[in-house]
Amino acid sequence: MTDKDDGLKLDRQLCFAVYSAGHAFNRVYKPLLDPLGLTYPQYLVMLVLWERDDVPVKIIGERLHLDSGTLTPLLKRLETQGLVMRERDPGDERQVRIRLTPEGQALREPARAVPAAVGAATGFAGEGMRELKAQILALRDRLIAASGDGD
Amino acid sequence: MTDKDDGLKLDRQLCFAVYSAGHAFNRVYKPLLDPLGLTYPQYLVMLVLWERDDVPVKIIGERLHLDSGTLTPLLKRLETQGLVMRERDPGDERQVRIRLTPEGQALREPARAVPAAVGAATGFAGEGMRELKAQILALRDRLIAASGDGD
DNA sequence: TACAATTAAATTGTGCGCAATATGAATTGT
DNA sequence: ACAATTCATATTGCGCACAATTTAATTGTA
Repeated sequence: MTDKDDGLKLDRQLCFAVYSAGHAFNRVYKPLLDPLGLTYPQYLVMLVLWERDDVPVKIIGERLHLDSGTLTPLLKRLETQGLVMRERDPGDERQVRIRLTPEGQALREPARAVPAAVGAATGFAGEGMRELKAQILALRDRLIAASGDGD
Repeated sequence: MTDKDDGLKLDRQLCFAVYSAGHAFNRVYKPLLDPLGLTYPQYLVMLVLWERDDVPVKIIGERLHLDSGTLTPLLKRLETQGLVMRERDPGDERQVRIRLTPEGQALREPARAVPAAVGAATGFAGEGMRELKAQILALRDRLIAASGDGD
């Protein structure tokens, strides 16, 4: 049992496929997002806010599976750039509500070109892509369920 | 064209599926790798070394799609932990060759249990998983080709 | 009302991940 | 032979990502 098939081969790992695909996505996004002044995680936060504005940090974290340790500094950077405002909710002072500034709203227009450009890079097979996405999300949810069980 | 279908919906993004699946994998791996004293990227490096020992940093970087800015400090940490040795290649002083210590080789045994544990968490459908992995790798390679073209 | 438990953010510390740059060694061209 | 180029690695700086802890506000309950 020296090796060969103990499952420790890199090429066998589904996780590595996902891991390296994530990096590859980042490289495709970078030149598209740089002109907008956004990193990829910042872009995801903006997607959430463009769908629904004026939400607490908690909600953003739930949508993106990120915690306050990641979001607090990220949102402060977006605030520094003038894209969002951070204000305590008067009705519940524990919450910080995130709202788009006019600049943040306006950024949506140039951002519209991004998904098509990425789609072109993925060689989007339209229907096949939807199916692949669904399978990856199903995988993710099984992983979350499995790690959640351990708690 | 207020919104709805300009492609900026989070749920439409294949990239987000991959991004969040990557995080979910990390959460599953963490409790499995913690007892081994490895992070997930360190585990990937060890997978490479368990397949072929005594390789230059460059080769590890090519297999994992990582550069020296990531690998140099990571490998120093593995060296500090006594798992690898880093030595300049006498034949080509530019290269640093990475070799497993006896401890690094020995770590392979307890690591054998990891893939099966992760497989259980993914609800591995065996053949279906292989197919999904292949699709994700194909996607990744298209993305790499697309971002490489821009250079 | 008091007071424990819960909740939302923020903070601290560690480890990636990558761009940009630096350093020194090997290779190439003339 | 030697200058120019290329190459492998290291360094610096910034931005995630997350565990662990802290702070402050709210809720639940006796």
